[in-house]
Amino acid sequence: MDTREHILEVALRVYAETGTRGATTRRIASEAGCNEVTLFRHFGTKENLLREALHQALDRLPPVGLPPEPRNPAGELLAWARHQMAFLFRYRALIRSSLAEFEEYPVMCAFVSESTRLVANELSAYLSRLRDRGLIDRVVDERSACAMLMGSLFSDAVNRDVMPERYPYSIEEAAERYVFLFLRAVGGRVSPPTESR
Amino acid sequence: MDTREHILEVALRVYAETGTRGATTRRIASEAGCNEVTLFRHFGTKENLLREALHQALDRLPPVGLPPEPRNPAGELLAWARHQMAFLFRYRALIRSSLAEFEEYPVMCAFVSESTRLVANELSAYLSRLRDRGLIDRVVDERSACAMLMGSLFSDAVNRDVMPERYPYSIEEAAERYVFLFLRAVGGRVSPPTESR
DNA sequence: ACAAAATGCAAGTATGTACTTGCATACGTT
DNA sequence: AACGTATGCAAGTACATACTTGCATTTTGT
Repeated sequence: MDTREHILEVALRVYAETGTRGATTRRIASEAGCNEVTLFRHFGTKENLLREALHQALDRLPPVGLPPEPRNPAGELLAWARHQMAFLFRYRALIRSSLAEFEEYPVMCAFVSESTRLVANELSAYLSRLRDRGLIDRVVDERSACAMLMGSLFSDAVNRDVMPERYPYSIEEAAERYVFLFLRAVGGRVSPPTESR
Repeated sequence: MDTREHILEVALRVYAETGTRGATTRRIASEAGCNEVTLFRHFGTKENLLREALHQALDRLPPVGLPPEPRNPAGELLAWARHQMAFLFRYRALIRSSLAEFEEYPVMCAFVSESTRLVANELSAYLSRLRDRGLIDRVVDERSACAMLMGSLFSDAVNRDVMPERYPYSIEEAAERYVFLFLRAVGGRVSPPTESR
């Protein structure tokens, strides 16, 4: 019975590598070590198979993890950023493939846009709490601040393997540095990143 | 003679919309209003045609425009960011398609990685100048600061049409806000963005 | 041990793709 | 008026793709 699960896993990986057009039923079957016919018996059409694979991935998103009551903004944001960075980096190929198909198969972007929406909403809410408690400055618009932090992580995760020379630090270190800069930007109190380890 | 130019333009657009696999010779010819055979007579192979189209786009990159001698960091960075943002947004579909093909056709990323490298180097050098003149703090690492500002612009330009509700401000305004936050992060002196217009 | 369900295998259909060939037609140059 | 060059058009080749069908084989549940 776990043929089905296995096929979904492989389909997701192949889709991440090659996109909808490149993820041929032949290739998915071959990499899953099963017969091409099995795919159609399980999922009917290729489109359906890919949709289910993405849907499953969406259902298994890890929780975000920003606390409802902020106690240690720097520490909490750092933990969040590390977690988020690891997630983005793990799914970087899938993210790239999905985004590229925005014009042709906008539904394939659901994975990216849905997960981003969830994360962005939670971060925004957390920033509001920080602001309400006077832990960050009021001058800054929390929407663009949120976009900036998430954009830094996103851009790093997506571009890192394409142009590695631009990112001579690890993804953990990257999360630290972006959070450090972010906290300075929003006026949060923070110690330099070397002390935070 | 400008059939050739016209084909290159169309090919670049179709490639941006659909990627290498989706950019079929039939479709390019049809959208260019010429016969499919003409493509092959001009460029030999489809691969060659797409390569030339990307190469031509690379050759026509606009100059960056950060001054060698900084006089007004906030203003100069803002002008730069607006320009950069417009460029990224204009080519967002091409960027998405190129990046998605990193695993399969890494050479197609040349457009993105080359142009990014150029811009990043120039911005890095400018930040060094600012630091040398004491216009920004020394605590911050200029590499990650550069990555953060460019990442904010990149992420906005690439994700804006995919999830428009996250970006309820124009791209010009976006550039302002990111630069405003960036200057606060690196410790540059700056007035709030509403006054900069 | 037996039946039902899941899988493999071989072959086939209809369509799409990159690319080629041969010939006819238009165009600008001299 | 003659000629080379660029293009269109029709047809064809060789292969890949999504998907189907019929039958043999394995796996699984009871």
